[in-house]
Order: sequence, then C-alpha cells, then structure tokens
Amino acid sequence: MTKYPRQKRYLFAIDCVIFGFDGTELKLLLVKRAIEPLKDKWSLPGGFVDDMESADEAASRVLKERTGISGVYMEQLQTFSKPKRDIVERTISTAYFALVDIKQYKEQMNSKHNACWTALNKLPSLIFDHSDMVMLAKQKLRNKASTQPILFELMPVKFTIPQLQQLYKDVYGADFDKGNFSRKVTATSLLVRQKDKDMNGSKKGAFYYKVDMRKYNANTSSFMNIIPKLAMKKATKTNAVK
Amino acid sequence: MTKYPRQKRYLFAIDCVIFGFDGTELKLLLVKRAIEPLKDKWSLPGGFVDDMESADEAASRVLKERTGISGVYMEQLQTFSKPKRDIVERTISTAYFALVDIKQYKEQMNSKHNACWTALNKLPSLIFDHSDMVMLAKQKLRNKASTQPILFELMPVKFTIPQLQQLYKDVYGADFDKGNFSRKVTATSLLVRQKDKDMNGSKKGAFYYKVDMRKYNANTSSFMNIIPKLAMKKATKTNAVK
DNA sequence: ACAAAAGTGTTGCTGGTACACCCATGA
DNA sequence: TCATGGGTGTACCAGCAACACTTTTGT
Repeated sequence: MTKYPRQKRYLFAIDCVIFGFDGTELKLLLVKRAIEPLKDKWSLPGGFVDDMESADEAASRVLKERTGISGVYMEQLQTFSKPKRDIVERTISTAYFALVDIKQYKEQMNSKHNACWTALNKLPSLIFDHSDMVMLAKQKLRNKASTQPILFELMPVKFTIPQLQQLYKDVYGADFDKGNFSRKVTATSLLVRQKDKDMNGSKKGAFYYKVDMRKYNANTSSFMNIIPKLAMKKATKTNAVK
Repeated sequence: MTKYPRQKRYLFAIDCVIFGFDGTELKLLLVKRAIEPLKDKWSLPGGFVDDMESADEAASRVLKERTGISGVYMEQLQTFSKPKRDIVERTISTAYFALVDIKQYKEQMNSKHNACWTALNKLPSLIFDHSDMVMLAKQKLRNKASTQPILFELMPVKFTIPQLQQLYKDVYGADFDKGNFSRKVTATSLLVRQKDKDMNGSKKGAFYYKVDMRKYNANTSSFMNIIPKLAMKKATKTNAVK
C-alpha cells in the first residue's frame, strides 16, 4: 500500500546520550558497536526504530535491551540526518537524552551488558556523528538545568545537599557557595529532609533529603535560580562539562 | 548496496512552522495540501527529504519552493514519529521553526504560491499532527525569546521600539511598561538608532532602529531579560500566544 | 493650548552574593 | 579541645518594576 510512490525511504534509528552521576563525577554510558564495519569501536547505545513504534518508544526499548535501564528521565534531543552520517547506508537518527543514577545499575552494566560508564572529560572518539550528539547533549543539560530541577534525576533516592552541590559543580565547571546553594535548594521546597545523616565526609554529618515527588511532578516549572549568573556566563563560553 | 538487511525503511519529511509579524499581530504561514487524501485541507508547508540532502537543507529548499522565502532564521524543532501520524504511509517528520518579516514577502504569497498568513488565535484545524507541531513551536518561541533576542528576526530591517514592544506583547499576551521596555532593549546595545523617525502613531514620532548585525551575530548569548518575571509565569501557565 | 504617544528620572524593593560566623561530632 | 565540613546570619549591592514626569509635534 505504497501511496507516495516517488519518494525514497531511509533507515530510521535512535541513539541515546545517557548521563550518569556516581557521587563524584559526571559520566556517559558507552557501548562497543556490535557489527561490522567499525565493530568494537565506541558508540552511543542505539538501534533501529521498529515498524509499529514511535521514536520515543524505540528509545525506551533500546535503552532497556542494551543496558537494562528503564523508567528514567528521557527526552528527545535532536535529529541527525546528513546523508553520509552512517557510512553503510543512509540512516536518519534521532538522539535522545537520558539521566540516570549510576549506582542503581552499576552491577548489571559490566556483567550482562557490556556497556561502560566513561568520565565526560575522557571520552574516546566515537563513531559517526556521535560526538556531535554528545556535545549538543552537554549544552542542553546545562541550559535545562539552569531553569529546571532536572539534575535531581541523577541523584539516588536519598542524598545530601553537598552531594548535589558536587554534581552542579561538575556540570557547570564552577564552584558554588555552599551556604547559598543549600538555601536555594531547600527554598524550592522540592526536597524533604530525612531524619538521618550521612556521616562520611564530615564529623557533623549532612542530612539526607528525598525529592518530594508530588511537588516535583506538579511543578517542574518552578524554576530555581541555582546557577549564579557568573557561573552561567563562564559555562556558555568555556563549554564546561568537559 | 543495502547492508542493514533486516531493517524497515520509512519516508522522511520535514514540516515548517513559520511565524511572521506584520506590525500588529503574530501570524503563521499555512498552505493547502496539494494531494489526495485530505487535498485542500490546511497544513504546514512541508515536503519529503531528498536523496542527497540533510533535513536542514530540505527545510530550506521546501520553504523556498513552496513560499519563495529564503535566508531567514530557521532551526530544528522536534521530530514526530508516531507510526500512524500520516494516514497514507508511515512517514517520519522533523518539524522546523522559522521567523519571517511578513512585509518582505507579502505579495508573492497570495499570487505565485498560494500560502496564507493566518492569525495565531484563529488557526483552522490542521492535518495529521501539525497542530502539535504548532503548539510546541509557540512554546519554544516564548522560551527562546525570553533569553535570546530572536524576535528581532520578525521585524523589518528598520523598526521602532514601540513596534517591537507590540510584538512582545503579542507573543507573551502581557503588557510591558514602555519605559522599562525601551531602556532594556537599548541597553543590549544590539540596536543602532537611525536619524529618522516614524511619525505615524504619535505626534512626537518614534526613532527608527536597526539591528547591529556585527554585535548580534557575535553575541547572541547576550541574554536580555526582556520578559518581566510575572509575564513569564503568566505565559507558561495560560499558554499565551493563543 | 491641548492631546497623545515617546522616552527619561527616580524611588523603593527584591533577591542574590559574599563572607563571617556558629554547629555538631570524631579523633 | 581541636579540626572539619555542614549549615545559618547578615550586610551590601545590582537590577528591576512602578509610576511620575518631561519632550515633541500635529491639530
């Protein structure tokens, strides 16, 4: 039942730029390409879009299949369509952007699936235009995080404010004043303080917090001006998140 | 030379959400679908991606062919890929987002091409998922314009600040204080005041300005906080730009 | 002289930054 | 009791919104 007879048809794929945080460093999930050509070269986890699924659905499915991860924050990034981007055959690819708490999936990564968390500033070269995808994703992460509380998605269910601050520092490549940071974050009232403290890292201990999911889901647009304007400027210039 | 033998191939198209401003009202450029089924229904200008062009190139080409417009601000918006979105055959479509000074193209619209500028709050229903594309584009327009001076792209080469203010009012559905607006805009130092004035609209006359292209291109990231925070909040809630 | 819109002056206030300080606890 | 990081208090300052006021010119 082909009714647009004169048009060409192309392969359609998705690729996932998956950010993870392990408490100290922002990382990216990479896999080795499974097929020739370029077999075993580093690549973003990706796959073709099946007959009866949308790109969004394909992205979730591929993520699950190739890494075991599911139910995480995920969003369409951009579509890459240069005719020669895949050297085998023309393939359009829509890049996705995901945020994951590394610790929750640490074991199954190395064993079952051979995916690998890599520090953002030590990325190997990637196949095709995957490096462009990563660059764009880093930019988006910074931009989005400056107005919306999405970086919570990278934290474990229970975390301390200094831990969160470490993440912000890594994302923006800039130091934050601990006092101001703590106040701003709690002022969003998206966090609920727990009774217990994390006693590593300091004698006094830092309270654990959990995200108030009800408020968080209701009110994603409650911007928090977490990023000091200077840090923001610096970040856009130096293209931090190295 | 098909080397990914097991995969399906799909049609790949682009659709353009084209905003225009005529001095009073924000408008959208629509065309009537040229082919069956749904012939003559309202639609966004779009077309299939050719063999040797990227989606970006296709978008420029289609815009030129179907409306005569070229050399305008254009940016990828998002890709729409639900399996059934095109009722004829599965087609992936990447939506683009363009900003045009209506007056520059007014005549050729109605004569040569039968495209039609339509007020944003009086849109007819559109084919397929084109209304979703428009909604997303409106959102993006507001978000982007709140941190970057892209609305200049909708103005003629020479314009007055009150005219620009009218545009902002239409985009955000909120009134701006003329004094503060004028100061903020000039403070960006992206505008060069001309010697002559526009004497319509007031006895005193309003100075014409031109965009300082050198600075504008160098420094798009010089955010201007044009949008008062209240207006921004209001806009995100009521989904203005009706 | 008057009306009407363009644009300037001014003031009060919000909220962000910097930085000093206090707190809790293990060693 | 000392060292260490967590967290609070506070004072200064930029920038923004509100609105009164001045300017210009056609009628």
